[in-house]
Amino acid sequence: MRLSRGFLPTLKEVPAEAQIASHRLMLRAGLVRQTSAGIYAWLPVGLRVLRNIEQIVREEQNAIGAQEVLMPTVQSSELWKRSGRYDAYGPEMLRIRDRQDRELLYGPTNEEMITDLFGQVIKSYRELPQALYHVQWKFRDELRPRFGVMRGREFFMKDAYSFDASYEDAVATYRRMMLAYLRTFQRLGVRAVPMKADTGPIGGDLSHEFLVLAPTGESGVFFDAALEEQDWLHENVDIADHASLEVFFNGVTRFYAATDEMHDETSWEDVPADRRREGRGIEVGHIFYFGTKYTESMGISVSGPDGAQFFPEMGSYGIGVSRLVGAVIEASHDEAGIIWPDSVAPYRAAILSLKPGDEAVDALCERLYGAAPDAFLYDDRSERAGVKFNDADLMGHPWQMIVGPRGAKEGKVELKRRATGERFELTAEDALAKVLGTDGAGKDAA
RNA sequence: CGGGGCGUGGCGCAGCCUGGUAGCGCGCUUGUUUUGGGUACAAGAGGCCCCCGGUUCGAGUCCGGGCGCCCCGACCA
Repeated sequence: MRLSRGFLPTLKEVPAEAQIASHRLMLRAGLVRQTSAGIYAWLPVGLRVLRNIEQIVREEQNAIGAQEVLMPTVQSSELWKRSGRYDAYGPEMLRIRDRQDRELLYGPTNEEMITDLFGQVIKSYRELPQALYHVQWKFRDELRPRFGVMRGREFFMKDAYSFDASYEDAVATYRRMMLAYLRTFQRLGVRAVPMKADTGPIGGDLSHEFLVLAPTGESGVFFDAALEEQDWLHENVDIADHASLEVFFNGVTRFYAATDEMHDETSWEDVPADRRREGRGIEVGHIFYFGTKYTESMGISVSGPDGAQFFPEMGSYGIGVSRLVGAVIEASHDEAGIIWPDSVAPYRAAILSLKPGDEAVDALCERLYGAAPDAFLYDDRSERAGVKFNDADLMGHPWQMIVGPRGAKEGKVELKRRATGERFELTAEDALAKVLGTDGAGKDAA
């Protein structure tokens, strides 16, 4: 993208409503604009980040055999009356009436819908297990939206739902999902620690939430350092084998990890002092097993090997995709702006033309830009160098390719790594190879 | 939902108490200048002062009602 043509409103001054770093930076870097309380329009750069995160989430869901569907945002109240949640859900649910006065709602979650869909299609234990997910907009009418996209009313979320024939199978599914989550967050360049969670009103007894470590997190967290040191991408787990999954799962859960609500001082004392990590975290994912709660309440059963009907065991698994955009920024920024992990960055690099109009500079910039126009944001504006440096730091591109008149004469580019501030003086070819060579997977994990 | 605050050019704000025909900084436009970390000068454009009603000769300012947004708390992917 040529910046001179981009719909990319960077701000020098911070809008008054933004309180925390990620919100401020998202507005300043031109990622989003608020349209109502807790409702945001995603501008081109913000959308690229959102899509990058979504894609990594999708790949890891697919990798454990979950199948993608896309369910609607608007749902009929009928489904929710069947499960009994229409009355139970409360004012968080946005209720709508259509012109025929039918009761509709903007979905806050999709357990009912997926269970109904499942029931329409799956009739026999032979067709189990099934794991379905979608990535879709949701709406919860929060009393008090805040923190930008981190606590919006409308949000983009991956939610997966699993159906198994037995408790044992459901547990295996749960463990597979935990592995997928650990890998997903690692690829996103953030550290997310799984913590035992309260199963709450939904019930069930297997539940973990994943918290990204960031000083502005809403919950206090206590965990064993071992949990932030593992390389889940290279952890050897056979996801088809229950025993292998169990080894993996025990390997994760044997370490202490709890949010302040679940914190237990006595167990905490058992963690060696030098391995105790205390901080704050932002919840970005939640997995739980809840058994037959919905299959039973909605009357969805399948036939078993003995010919008798039974209720499949379910779990559900969410990742807050839009929230993650904010969470990644919370976990990765400095005074100057965002520091995108390679894997989610909207552009791999900014090309900073320090002297548009200079023949050598223009030629070199065009050559770089032409090599991968979709990967680069080419700052071709006739602005001062300082403006461009500041905007590039603010937007947080992993690399800056700085082209000035001095270097351009010799075909040299100055490469700056945003995260570390390292600078390299390279030929155009070497610079391109270095910048385009970083595919990001896991490389930025802190 | 309880408590607090705010709505004035695109953004950040002053003006309101003590009514008299709207101002500052940034941004934007044009020209000159500058050219490796938000350049300087000059000339411009841009405002239903959130909305409705009331008081008044006169309302951004006072009064009533509404809407919107933010902050603290309770609640949450």
